[in-house]
Amino acid sequence: MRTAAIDFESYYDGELNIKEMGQWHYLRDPRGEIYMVSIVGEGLEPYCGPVKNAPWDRINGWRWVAHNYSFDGECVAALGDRIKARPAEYFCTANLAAFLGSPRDLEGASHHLLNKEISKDPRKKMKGQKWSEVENTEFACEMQRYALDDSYSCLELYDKYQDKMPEIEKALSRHTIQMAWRGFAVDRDRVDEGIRKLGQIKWESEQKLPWFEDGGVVLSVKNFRSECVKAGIPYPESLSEDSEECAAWEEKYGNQVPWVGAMRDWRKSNSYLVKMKVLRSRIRPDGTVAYGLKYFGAHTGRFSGDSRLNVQNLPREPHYGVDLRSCIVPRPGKKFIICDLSQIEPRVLAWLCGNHGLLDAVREGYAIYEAFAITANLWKGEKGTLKKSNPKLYHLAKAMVLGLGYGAGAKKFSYLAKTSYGIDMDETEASRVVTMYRSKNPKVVGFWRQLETAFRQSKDDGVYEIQLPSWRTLRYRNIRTQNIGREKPGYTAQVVMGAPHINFYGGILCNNTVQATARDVMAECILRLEKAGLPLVLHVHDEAVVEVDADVTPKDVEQLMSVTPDWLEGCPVAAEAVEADKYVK
DNA sequence: GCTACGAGCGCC
DNA sequence: AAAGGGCGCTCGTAGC
Repeated sequence: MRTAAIDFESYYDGELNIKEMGQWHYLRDPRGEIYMVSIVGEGLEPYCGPVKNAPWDRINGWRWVAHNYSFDGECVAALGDRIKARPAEYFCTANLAAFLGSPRDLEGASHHLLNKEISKDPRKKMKGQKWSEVENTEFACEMQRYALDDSYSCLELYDKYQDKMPEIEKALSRHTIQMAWRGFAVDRDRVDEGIRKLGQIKWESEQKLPWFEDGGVVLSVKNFRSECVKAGIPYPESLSEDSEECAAWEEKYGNQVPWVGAMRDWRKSNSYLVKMKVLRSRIRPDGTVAYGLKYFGAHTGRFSGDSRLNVQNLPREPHYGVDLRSCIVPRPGKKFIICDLSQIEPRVLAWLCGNHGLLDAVREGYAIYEAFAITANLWKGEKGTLKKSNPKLYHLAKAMVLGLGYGAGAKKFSYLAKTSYGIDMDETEASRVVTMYRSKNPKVVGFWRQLETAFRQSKDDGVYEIQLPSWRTLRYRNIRTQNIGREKPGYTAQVVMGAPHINFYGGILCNNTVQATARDVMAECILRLEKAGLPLVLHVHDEAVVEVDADVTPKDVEQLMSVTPDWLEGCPVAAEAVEADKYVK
């Protein structure tokens, strides 16, 4: 199959742009225009000019490649009949770049992967300018050269590196683009109701802040502090929810001056409100919303949210009487089945460390936290009874399994135990628990040490690679000892080419390995579900939401997800599904 | 006016 | 020697 690189250029300004409007609405706004397309390909006369004169007939049925195909593919869709050609398949070189550990953007990818400098200046200069304003000028020629150059770089990335991307990753890249285009249906009434309620909370919070009346900025720490000084009371350093100092301050002064609570309510209600407004503004005529999702957004390979509507961090619980998740609903005649991989990370950690005892107990039917309690000699009992018989121990075991596997110390653990698992524990107590965990899990500790030792051997700007059990490798580049953000030097590396250095040690390397492996388990699940004809509307790390006909059951989905990959032989993989007429936690 | 960064907080 | 990790978004502020 022959390959062409395509790159559309479109008008944008401060209001009319993708980030504000989302791709779909941006490309269909009557104020906008797609004024140029550049196309290059082997044996093809390079083209750069208006869409209507492009050699579409020549590249019909070819493979079309673009840097951020989600955008260029949506251009093709938005232009509809005006392009009388379609690709046989498509490929995104931005996703390829991310997979390779390069920056995603074309400038960074060209620099690191092609050793070629390109400039985005011409495009920036086009901000706020219509093509008709610059046509027939010197700058227009520059812009054309720029657009053509982008297509050349894109094609070069494809030619040089596409074979470095395994088929499964290519499929995931395409799937991510497709799924986000498809989007989900939205319950508009619920959105409107939510916007009304949240607006009310926001307004009420404002009324509680004396500096708001004078036109002061609500969340300004400066304003807050000077108001405290005026009132003759001290102020806490941090206003955060989990600051003990702040909690104590609120206990003492909160009734007298309800400012901290009001600021917090304002911040939260406003952020949910913005989210809801974005959601509403992105509803398409058919009642569905497309969203952005970055394939390989994290260096571990996890997907990440994008363009103001991040579907991966919607609040689990209703706040202020508003449930954001429930605004996402199945299309008419369909239902959702929401399925989670059961404790995938701790299971993968146990597998990687060779903790067979723990995995055997899980396979026998113990919950992993029970299994941990058994193997640590903390408990003996029947399957599934720990939570009821000793809830305190159950929660502690859970906190230990989820909190201590990656090297957390006493301070962090006491914080995690309190904020995530409702266990009140001082640092001395936490320190004992940490020591106990490490002594009873020599394999985990050994795994940290092994990774750290190998990592450190690559210092002096070397590269350290962790071969995952799957088809992937984690790469840490330019390993050095230096101090960033601390007094003493630590071992640092880059996880994205040219990006800032990050501190690494055994616990983090272990975490990265586990997270990446769990991602690959999920990756196979995603493609397996689609292959079985169950389309996903979204996925969040270890959770998939499929939109299906009435005859599909949660058990069907569980079965498709509960598959141990060949390369993870011996690790029990399980899943739990529920069906719903809306997105629920 | 734009960009960068920290605080704070949402998720897994 | 000791160190949980991975993200994105909003707002406010500082610096260019």
